[in-house]
Amino acid sequence: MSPSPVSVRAISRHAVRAELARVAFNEFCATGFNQVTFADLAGATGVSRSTFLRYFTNKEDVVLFLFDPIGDTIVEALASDSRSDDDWHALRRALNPVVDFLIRDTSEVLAFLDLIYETPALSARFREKQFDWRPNIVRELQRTSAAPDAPIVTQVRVAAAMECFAAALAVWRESEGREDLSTLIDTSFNALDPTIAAQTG
Amino acid sequence: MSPSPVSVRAISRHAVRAELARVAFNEFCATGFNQVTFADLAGATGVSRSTFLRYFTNKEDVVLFLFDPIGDTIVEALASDSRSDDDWHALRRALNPVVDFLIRDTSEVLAFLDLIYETPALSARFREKQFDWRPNIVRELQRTSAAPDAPIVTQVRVAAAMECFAAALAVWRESEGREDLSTLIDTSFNALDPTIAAQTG
DNA sequence: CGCTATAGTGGTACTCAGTGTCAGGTTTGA
DNA sequence: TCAAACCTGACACTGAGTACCACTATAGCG
Repeated sequence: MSPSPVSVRAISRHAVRAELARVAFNEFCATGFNQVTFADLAGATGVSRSTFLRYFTNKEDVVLFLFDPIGDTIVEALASDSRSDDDWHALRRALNPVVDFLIRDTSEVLAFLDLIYETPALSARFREKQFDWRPNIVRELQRTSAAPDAPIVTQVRVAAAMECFAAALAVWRESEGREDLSTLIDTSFNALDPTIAAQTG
Repeated sequence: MSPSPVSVRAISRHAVRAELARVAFNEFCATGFNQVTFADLAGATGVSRSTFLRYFTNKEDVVLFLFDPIGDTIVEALASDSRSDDDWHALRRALNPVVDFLIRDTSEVLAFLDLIYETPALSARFREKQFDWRPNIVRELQRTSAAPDAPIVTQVRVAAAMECFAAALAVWRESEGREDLSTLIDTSFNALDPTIAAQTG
């Protein structure tokens, strides 16, 4: 029989990954991301450098892999959307589960964002990650649309929506979580919204 | 007296940089970006590895520094804009000099874009570069605006505009320069345009 | 024209991320 | 119980990027 979807080894691997990342995160916060080497992390976690490197594709991934599920979350939200209106509002709705995910443990997420935003290498990879979400989102939007637009049109809308999310997240982090993330996303979406912006333009 | 704005050494440095980049570009195209090391480049250019590294901050910069002027070009275009209408149209106009810059030597630019788009490391840094343009553009837009919006609003608009540019550039490159870059930028801007999109929404 | 401060150059040594491999041990599933 | 698949630590290696050194070239001034 083929291996079960969630094998024992997969669970183990996931748990080890989480623990390694947890310890590493503390090291990064204490000493600075760039100052901590894989050798340091191996020492701090009690695992060999080889093994540590097998669990993460690169140093940034040790911090950022936590945000991996977001891309799929957005796609799934779009897949289960009624699509009664346009792309832009569908994209806005698709971010709701992401907001839920982020504010579930606000202080932890903020700690991660602090480290990310004050470390250029991490910020860059974080943007890369968000960029990598786009093609799947575009595909889902085109797939579920009654009358799909030209690829470039959908691509631009998705890119803009992700930038709205990123901008809102940055402001949310600056406010140390005091401002409402959902409201900030609304604000940024409205800055580009066809109907609303037309009133002021 | 302080050194003149364009010293002899600065000119020399600029020329050497250009020549090193030219030779390096051929190597990259022939062998692949990742396969060419700084040692290879030193050998190909007849300069030591140390010296080569002094001219570029990293390997990607050897290819991408050509696109550095674009950010300033946009800012300057905004500075000399009459600003008779909204941010979005001002941003669109500010890309016109960039288009002129890119189509001045279409085949060369396309060759660069080919290398960039087929090399993930280069694509990533290219996006970083475009990201780095944003703050200056935001500042200029806020500075020249009669009634500046909240920072996040301007930031989102600039981000969206840059993504429109990036999307258009990607399609233009795929078409091998056959499609009109200006028209592609119009198309992508219109995908988010307040007044036009409202008609179809 | 020669002097001097400054900048460019090549060489060498170094750190560290990331890859690859290998032998030995452990776990899984039949 | 057993074989295949997997995990681990150890080691060696490549190559980017940094730092430092002594040496040379040159721009600009007196």
